[in-house]
Amino acid sequence: MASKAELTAEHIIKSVAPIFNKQGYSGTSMSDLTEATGLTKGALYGNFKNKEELAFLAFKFNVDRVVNQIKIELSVINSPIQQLYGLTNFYRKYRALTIDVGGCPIVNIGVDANHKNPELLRRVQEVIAKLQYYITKMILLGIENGEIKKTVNPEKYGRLFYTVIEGAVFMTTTMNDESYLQQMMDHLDQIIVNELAS
Amino acid sequence: MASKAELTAEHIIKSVAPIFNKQGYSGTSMSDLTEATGLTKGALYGNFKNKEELAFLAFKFNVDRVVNQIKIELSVINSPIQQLYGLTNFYRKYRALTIDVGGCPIVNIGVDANHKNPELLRRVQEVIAKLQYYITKMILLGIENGEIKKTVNPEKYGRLFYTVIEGAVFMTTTMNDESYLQQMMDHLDQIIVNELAS
DNA sequence: ACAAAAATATACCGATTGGTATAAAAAAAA
DNA sequence: TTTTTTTTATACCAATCGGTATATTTTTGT
Repeated sequence: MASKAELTAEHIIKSVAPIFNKQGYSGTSMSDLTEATGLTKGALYGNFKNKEELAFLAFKFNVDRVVNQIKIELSVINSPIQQLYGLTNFYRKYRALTIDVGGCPIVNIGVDANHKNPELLRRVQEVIAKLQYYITKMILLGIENGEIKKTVNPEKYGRLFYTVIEGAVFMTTTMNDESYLQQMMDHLDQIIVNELAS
Repeated sequence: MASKAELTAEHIIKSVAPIFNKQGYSGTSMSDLTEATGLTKGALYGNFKNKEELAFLAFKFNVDRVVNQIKIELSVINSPIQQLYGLTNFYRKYRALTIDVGGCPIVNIGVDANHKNPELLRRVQEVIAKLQYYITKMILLGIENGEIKKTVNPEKYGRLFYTVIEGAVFMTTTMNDESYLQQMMDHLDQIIVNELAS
């Protein structure tokens, strides 16, 4: 069974993750974290090296949560082109999924880490690259099984899709208006129909 | 002529603007600002109420700089549809225009102010609404003078354009890769050709 | 050039920052 | 159950935080 220490470490990261996501690294103090966890600094520093490690693991936690949910929802879909629709459907619900934890970790930490934390920024870049490639691969598989036109450039549309998604996420969060996400996912669905589907 | 005080106030805001834009509100200390301006805290607090006012005016300065440049470039174009192309051309050069001052103030402060500074967030929302309406109006004028199809929904495409732009700005900045902006502006040009132009 | 006013520098304030040493408490091993 | 180890709480550290009172300097109006 999991040791007591492992459980507290999990508890800490879970409690701390939304704080870093909302307030950023500089905007989060160790006292914010002791308050959120109900523990003292002794416990925090006993389980983790420093504030930076906590922020790093908090980002990982927030991202894993979102990415796992994508994978769960898409894993039950066989057809690549239907997976693309599954992706837009996922992001239609993205605000509901992330609002409690302070919004999209990729947008939040991408902006927060830029100019301040190169290591964390690199991690954000890796996550983005992976997600973009995930979309690219769907398109590639769709071409291979004949659902998507051979003339389609998978890399180009992978970038297009992910960029539109991030724009919609930013706009919905910043404007506090769900409809950006809804409308832009409709737009991506249209692209699937008009430009991708064979 | 401008008084000494007015010149110093300008100097302060100009020096301080990139710092807030890069590091955010919490990530910026008054010592960062004295260092950037070459002045002391006495001078800063003699000219401005507090750190918050400085951040607010810094955002305004950064936004005005960008928005004025858009207006300058588009003011020499008469045709609405050509203005749309002018807009995509403007954003093709957006990274070069903003990299020295720490990137796009709308994306940076939009994320930074969310969950932390409601007043500043409201100001960001106002700027976004204004820019989006600016695009919407171009499309509207294009419909009126026959350049754009009557069936086009100006509001819908105004939102689409601005959302795609913000997504491209975020991706280019976060991935440190110009090509996102270039490719997405190509995509918008295609939309103008295929969906807007009559 | 001089006096009045405005602007800037210096020195300081209490509060909070991230982090640590150590003692107390709790869990694990015996 | 006792001992050992691990984990958490307390108390503290120097440094820095945003902000202010006041002295000094600089600008402005005469």
